[in-house]
Amino acid sequence: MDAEIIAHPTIALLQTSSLVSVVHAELEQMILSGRLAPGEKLTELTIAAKLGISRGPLREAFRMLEEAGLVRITKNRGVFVRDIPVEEAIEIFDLRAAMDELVGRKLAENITPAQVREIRGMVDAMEKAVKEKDTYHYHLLNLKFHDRLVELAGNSKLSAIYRKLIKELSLFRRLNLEDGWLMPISASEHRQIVKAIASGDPDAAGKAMFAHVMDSKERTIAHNLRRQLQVQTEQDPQTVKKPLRSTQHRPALKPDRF
Amino acid sequence: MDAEIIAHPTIALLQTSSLVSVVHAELEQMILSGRLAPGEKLTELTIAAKLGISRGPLREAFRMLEEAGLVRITKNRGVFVRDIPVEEAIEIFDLRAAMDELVGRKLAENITPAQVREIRGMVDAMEKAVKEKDTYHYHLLNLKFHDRLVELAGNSKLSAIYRKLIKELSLFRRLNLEDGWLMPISASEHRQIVKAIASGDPDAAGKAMFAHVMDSKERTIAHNLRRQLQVQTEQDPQTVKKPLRSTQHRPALKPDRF
DNA sequence: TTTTTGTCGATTGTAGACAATCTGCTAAAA
DNA sequence: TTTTAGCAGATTGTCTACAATCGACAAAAA
Repeated sequence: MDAEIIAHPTIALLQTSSLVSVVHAELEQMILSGRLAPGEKLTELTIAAKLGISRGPLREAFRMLEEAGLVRITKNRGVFVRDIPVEEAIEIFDLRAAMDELVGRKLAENITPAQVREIRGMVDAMEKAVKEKDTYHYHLLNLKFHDRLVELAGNSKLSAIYRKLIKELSLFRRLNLEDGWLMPISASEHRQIVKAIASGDPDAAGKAMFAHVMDSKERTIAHNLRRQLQVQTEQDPQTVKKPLRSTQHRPALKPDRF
Repeated sequence: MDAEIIAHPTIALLQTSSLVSVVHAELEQMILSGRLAPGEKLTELTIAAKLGISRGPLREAFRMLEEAGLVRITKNRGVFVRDIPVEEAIEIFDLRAAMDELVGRKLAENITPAQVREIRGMVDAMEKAVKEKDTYHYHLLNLKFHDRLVELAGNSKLSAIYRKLIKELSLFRRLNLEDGWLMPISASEHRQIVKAIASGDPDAAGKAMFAHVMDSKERTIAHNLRRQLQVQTEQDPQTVKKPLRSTQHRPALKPDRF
């Protein structure tokens, strides 16, 4: 007799989630939210004690995070939250632009009226956030908007890669939403994207998506360099807590290829 | 006094490679080469003993392979070499096609004469392999050719993702080179790709790349389904060594989106 | 002073041990 | 005969212990 399987959240959780998976998720959250900052050392014993577990599962979680590009492991030296160099951020933006262009094209061809309504609703919500100067909420909606667009393109592998890139990108100088941003510009671009997609014009939709990401790239990089300079000017030796010698190599800025 | 650092291979190896990294590389090779077949169970104790290590580092390597999509870990049940379902293979091909189209466009715009000579040389080598019916060598050259093209596009993040996809794809029914293949067709397409790139026409190069991957997709999928049927016909219960109940869910084939 | 060498504490790398869980078999019950 | 219950062996999940390595400070030598 086939017993009917009733989904019981607690039991299902116990069956699927090991310490490793829970710790992995927890650390990822802490990293993405910035509670663990780029460059920060993650000492095994300390974190294990804090989470109330042993080092074994923690190390396994570290390996997963390493493979995902969120931490960097150096033999005999430890685990560090990864700090994305500018050049890598640029590459990610360029890649995202290409992916989003593709997404725009596909959506213009295949999107349904219901889906158009859905994403239009998201843009409405974002404009509301702009009016209320709710930066945080806007930030979340923005992530959700782009994520949903990629998802609607219908290639789950693409979605997975896209999400991974977004996560890594969030490690690029955690200042994305640290200060009032250029929400209005971004918001109007979103409106335009939806319009192009709804009109069913692949070229227009692709271009709108591509331009939006590239603009976002320019804004972020410029904003970042500005802050960088600021810090360098302010920074008398005492300002910085620990020397934390920069362990990541940074070659010269490459031209805007790709 | 800054002592000059002399690269000593053995020491450098010891400094950078832990058991985990070595085991990870070793297992990856075994999986990609097919010595560990899709669906195969990887028992910790057995493998640890075979490699002469303890379970700790092995488990860490498993976690890395899981994140890379090469194995599947089920709690309390173990580690299995991943078996890529047809739908996923299709998605990967579609994604690759889009990426390669982009690569083709970029290369047509930016490639140098020396680089053209280089890839033309690779095509020459492939045609030679075709004449000699050297399937294995052709296979390797083919991988190298596409890898190099992506690399020349100049976005290392793109290259990394591309390589990851290729690895995963190799888990799709390990029959890619199990039997004499359609080398000649593939080879002439390569010739055409190089020609389009060298001519500096982005549209043509992009189309050539896209078409090549999509053709490759059709060939692989069709070939696969044919084999699948064959097996189903031949397969009286005794033919299969172990029951190995199919642990991976396979929904119906999705339409050719993307 | 400046450089080098030695030592100590902290942290990571690896191994082994024990507990929890699963799978398959056997025997009892329907 | 079919189903259920219970047990035994195998395997995985987690923890603890020990070995290897690193980083920093202090003492000795230049």
